[in-house]
Amino acid sequence: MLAIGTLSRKTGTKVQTIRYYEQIGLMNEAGRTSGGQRRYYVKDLDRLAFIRHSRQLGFSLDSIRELLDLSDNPSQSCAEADSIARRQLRQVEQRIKRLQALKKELKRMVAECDGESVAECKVLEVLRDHSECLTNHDEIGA
Amino acid sequence: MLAIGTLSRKTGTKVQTIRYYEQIGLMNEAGRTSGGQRRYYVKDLDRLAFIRHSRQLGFSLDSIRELLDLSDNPSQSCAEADSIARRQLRQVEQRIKRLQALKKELKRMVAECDGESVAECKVLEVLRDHSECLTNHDEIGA
DNA sequence: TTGATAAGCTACAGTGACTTTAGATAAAGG
DNA sequence: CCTTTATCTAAAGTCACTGTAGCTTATCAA
Ligand SMILES: [Zn+2]
Ligand SMILES: [Zn+2]
Ligand SMILES: [Zn+2]
Ligand SMILES: [Zn+2]
Repeated sequence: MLAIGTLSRKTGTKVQTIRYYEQIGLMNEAGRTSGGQRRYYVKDLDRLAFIRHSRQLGFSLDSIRELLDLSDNPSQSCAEADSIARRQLRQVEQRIKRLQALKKELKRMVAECDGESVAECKVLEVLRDHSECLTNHDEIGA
Repeated sequence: MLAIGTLSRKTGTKVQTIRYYEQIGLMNEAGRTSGGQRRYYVKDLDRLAFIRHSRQLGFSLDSIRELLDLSDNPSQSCAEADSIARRQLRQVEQRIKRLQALKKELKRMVAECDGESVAECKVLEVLRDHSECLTNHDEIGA
C-alpha cells in the first residue's frame, strides 16, 4: 500500500492535485488507514500516471475521463480513443498556426522599433491600430 | 457619449467583459446617466480597442496594464514597452516549440494505431507508457 | 516511552480572464 | 402608454489546479 506522497513523487504530481482528482471523480476514492490517511494500490499509481501523461500531451480532464473509461473496457473497438486523439491533434495544430501568426506580428513590431520615445514607439503604435498588422487574429488569448 | 453596447459592438467585446475591465481598474470608471447607465468618451473606446488588440496578440492583462501606463506618458523612452513585447515574443516561441513536440507525438500515436480493439490501441498504449514517446514533455497543459 | 520531525488531513480561498445566470431597472421608438 | 431592447448589480461558474491555515497521524531515534 502506497501513501499519497509516494504517488506524488513517482508521478511528479502535487499531493493536492491527487486529492483534487479524487474530488472530481477522476481517481477512485482511496482506502484509509485507521488514522484517516489515504493508501493506494499500484493500479491507482498506474491510473494517475496515465492521467498525468495525458495532461502532458495536452488532453483535457474531460477527454482523459473518456480515455480512462475506454481503457477500462478492453473488448471495445478503439475508434473513439483514436478520434479523441485526432481531435487533440487538430487542436494543437490550430494553436500552432495561431501562435505562428502572433509570432510574426510580434517579431515585426519589435524589429521596427528603434527605441525612441513612447510617442514614436512602433510597438505601442501597432497595439493602438490593428490596421498596421499583416494578419487577422480574431480569437483571443493563447 | 457612447453606451456600453456601442463599445461592445465596435470592439467585439462582451458587455460583461467591459464591466469586468472596469472592476479590475483596467478601464476608468465611466460616467453615468441619471438612470445609472454607463456613458463613454471616444478615448475610452480607444483604450478598450488597445486592450482588446493586445489581448488578441496574447499579452496578459498585467502586461497590458503596464503598456497602457507607458502609452499615457509619451515623453518617456519606450525601452520598457519594447522589452514587454520581446518577453511576449519569447513566450510565444516557447509555446510553439512545446506544441510542436506534442504534435509530433500525437501524430505518431494516431498514425500507428490501426483501429483494432482497445486492448491493442496504440493511442492508449502510449498514454499508459511514456517510454513509448520520442520527446520529453515535463511541463503540463498547453 | 518520549519527543521531534515529516507527512498527511480538511476546508476554503485564490489564480486568470473571463462567462453565465437571475432578477431588476432604464431607455428608446411607435 | 406600452413594448422591446439595453443596461444594471451581485453572485456563481469555468478550467485545472495552487496555496494557506490549522490541525492530526505516522515514523523513527534516543
Ligand atoms: Zn518602442
Ligand atoms: Zn492586429
Ligand atoms: Zn486505437
Ligand atoms: Zn510521453
